[in-house]
Amino acid sequence: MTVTSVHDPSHREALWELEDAFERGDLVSVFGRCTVSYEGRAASDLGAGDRLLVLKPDGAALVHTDEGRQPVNWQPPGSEHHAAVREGRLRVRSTRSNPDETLTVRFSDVHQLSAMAVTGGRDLTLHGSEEDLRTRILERPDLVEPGFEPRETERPSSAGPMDVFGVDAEGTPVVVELKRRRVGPDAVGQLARYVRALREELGGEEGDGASPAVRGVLVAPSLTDRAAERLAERGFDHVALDPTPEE
Amino acid sequence: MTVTSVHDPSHREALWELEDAFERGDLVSVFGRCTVSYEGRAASDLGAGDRLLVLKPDGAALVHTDEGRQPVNWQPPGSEHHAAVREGRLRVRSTRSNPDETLTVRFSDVHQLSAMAVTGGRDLTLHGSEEDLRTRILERPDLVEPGFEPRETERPSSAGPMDVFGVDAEGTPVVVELKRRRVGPDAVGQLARYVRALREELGGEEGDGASPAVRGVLVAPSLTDRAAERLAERGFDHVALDPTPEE
DNA sequence: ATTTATATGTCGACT
DNA sequence: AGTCGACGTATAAAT
Repeated sequence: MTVTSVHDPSHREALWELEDAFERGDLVSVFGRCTVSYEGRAASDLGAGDRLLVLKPDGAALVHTDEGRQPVNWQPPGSEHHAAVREGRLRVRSTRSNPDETLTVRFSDVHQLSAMAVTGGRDLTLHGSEEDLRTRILERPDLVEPGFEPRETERPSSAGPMDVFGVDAEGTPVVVELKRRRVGPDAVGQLARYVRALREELGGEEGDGASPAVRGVLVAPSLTDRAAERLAERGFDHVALDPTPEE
Repeated sequence: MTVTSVHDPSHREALWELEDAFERGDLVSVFGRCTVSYEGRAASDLGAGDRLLVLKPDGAALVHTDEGRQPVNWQPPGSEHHAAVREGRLRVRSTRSNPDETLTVRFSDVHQLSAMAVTGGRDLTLHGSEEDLRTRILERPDLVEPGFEPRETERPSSAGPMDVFGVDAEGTPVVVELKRRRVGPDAVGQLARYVRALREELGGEEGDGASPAVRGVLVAPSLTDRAAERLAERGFDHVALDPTPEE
């Protein structure tokens, strides 16, 4: 049997089950009425209500209400779970250091507690990421523009590694910045840093008006208005491209 | 009774419980062995393994493994849950539009299914946020510097609303950007945009070297090295301040 | 609906 | 341990 489960346990029964589950390294879920308090990077308090508490063997803790993708309170992996009965009620506390943080869940009622031994199956394969966009461009450089030749990926510079470095049909160096989705002005700033770094590296004195020709190309499905303005100011180009080919 | 719970149900029993739970608007958790596939903004596939599926009445769906704060797959609130038995196995599908996204969880075994009617208790009070930092500064402007006078919060500009606008002891306009924690270079860029916008608004032509005096102050607990460099380049100041007073 | 800034963001990679 | 950039980021506020 890989799952243990108790319905409407006493607080002491719940404590035993929890301690056993921690011992076994189980993934735990607790339904019940509780208050939650957190103190660490910030601090918060949550009044009594029905919630779902999830405790993972890697130390992660999640408190979920009936709404939202995000837990209302949580503790990151690497924390330590402790269960106790205080003043007749089940108290679950998850703590970590660096930074010091404590999450405390106090149950007035435990409705359901389940624990499952979890095995394997963490092999997620994700498609449509920035990685895919790069692959696509390396396979078909003409998608950037006719005559474009990629020379290097993750090319180092004083401003950090640039996504793709290459030359255009005229032999002019081109810095390509990849974004998997619609981008704002920050992406233009990032591209500008790489271009500036490369111009300096290639020998131009900054601001002498004769800096070496280096082009900047932003590859992204689309731009916000402000991003388009900034791109134009800098004299960079935009190539509309998705990480995955259209169906 | 607010909680229903079944242990090792048949796929058909699980289906009935799920449909009832959707009908009642319950918060649902399902332990079991399953495969997961997602298609939408990106696409992913996850092989067979033991996982926890959480289904919320607001449409959110979460697939959790034994590791990590984040679900390995999910669907945002506003999605629609559907359960069915296909080829003798429980299939839960969560779909939404704009963008079109589908999450499909196929169970080979359902170990435990629980559903709880959830009531209220969503009144989280959070402390230590940027909001707190602003409050703190408005109450004690001298924390920024002696003689500083806040004039406006969320003051509009062409670059968006600035956190705090005021004047220093000399009467020079000051733009204050607030960050609740250690900041990188992006925050300096944000502050620079506000300062530039304000200089233009106050009548200086950009780049004429005689733009009106406007100071920029970044209030944050600390800075990264690169952020400090950029701050110095721009001639802005840093004030070390936490959102909450030290104990 | 789109854009913008925040988040106890989380997470991975690299120094 | 600290820094940096990506994320199917999520989320809320404003336009």
